[in-house]
Amino acid sequence: MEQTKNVTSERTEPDGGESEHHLYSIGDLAAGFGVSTRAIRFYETKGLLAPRRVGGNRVYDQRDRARLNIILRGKRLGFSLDEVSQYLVLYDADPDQATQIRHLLEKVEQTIAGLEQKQSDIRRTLAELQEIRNQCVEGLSSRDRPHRPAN
Amino acid sequence: MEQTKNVTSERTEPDGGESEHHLYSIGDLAAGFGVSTRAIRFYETKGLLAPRRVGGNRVYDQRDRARLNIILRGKRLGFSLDEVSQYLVLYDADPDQATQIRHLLEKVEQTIAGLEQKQSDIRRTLAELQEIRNQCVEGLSSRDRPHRPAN
DNA sequence: ATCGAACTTTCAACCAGCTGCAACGCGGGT
DNA sequence: ACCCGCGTTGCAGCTGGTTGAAAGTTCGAT
Repeated sequence: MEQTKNVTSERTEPDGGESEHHLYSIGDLAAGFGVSTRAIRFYETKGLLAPRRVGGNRVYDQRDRARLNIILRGKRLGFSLDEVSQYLVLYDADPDQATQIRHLLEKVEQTIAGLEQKQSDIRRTLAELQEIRNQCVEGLSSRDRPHRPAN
Repeated sequence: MEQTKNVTSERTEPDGGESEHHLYSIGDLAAGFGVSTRAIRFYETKGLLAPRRVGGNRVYDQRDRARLNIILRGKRLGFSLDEVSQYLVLYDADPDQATQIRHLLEKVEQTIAGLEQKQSDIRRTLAELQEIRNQCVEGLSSRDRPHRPAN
């Protein structure tokens, strides 16, 4: 195992800036994030990840890790892989030299608005659930003290 | 059209308590919520809705409306129909005479915890997006004023 | 009576998101 | 030399969530 050990061979990329740091095999990543290697490869076929290859094998760096993190978070929030993909584009865009910063800004604003909608959905739902919880607690205490409901 | 007009025939249910109020045909509901009638029927086959029938036709009351609302909200939050179904059970449970209030309470707590996780995911994501937005704004203003980045 | 609109049902097809399998390569240990 | 474990690919198949189409009913208007 650990066939990606000495893969840090520093080839090309004379001063990538992030040449050192950590590198991961697909197995490492899968284990670390609790997803299947199949799933990770699947995300790659969908263009959400693009790890470098070392002799055919995928090798993931910090940036890839971060992206996978975002992918999984997006999924938890119920976004489709397509949506997550859009998201990653925003994430990657360089606001210094983006050709259409305004366009990017607009997209970002939209995404923020969508999330705020979700936030509000969640707040509403939490309120309902807390109400139910209160009634449960009420129900429990009135079982302990069957007559005379309160004080 | 409007074949469910005089459907309010008040049959059976001598004092349902909500006999008046509004009733809706499947078309009304679909239009009102912006979903297809097909989808609504589908949710019914999955046991998420159970409208009464008047001569074969589905007739939806306020409670059905409320349930559909919850279904759609759940979907926006990325829950599966199965999960939403569980949710509706919680919602309907009568905490006064529930046989296992504690069990219900436990489920509610779990659901709350899951939502709080989601809330935290959203907060994190919003923070990232706001950061990107700031950089966009920065990028725009430095285009206006190319040299001397800031006062 | 006939038409159209809106409803009904059932069954088949479709897309997304995986998942499993088959078949293979590579390197290391015994 | 062999197997093991990890990696690769492609393709088939699964579940979940819809959607479409076919074929029929019922109602109100013409």
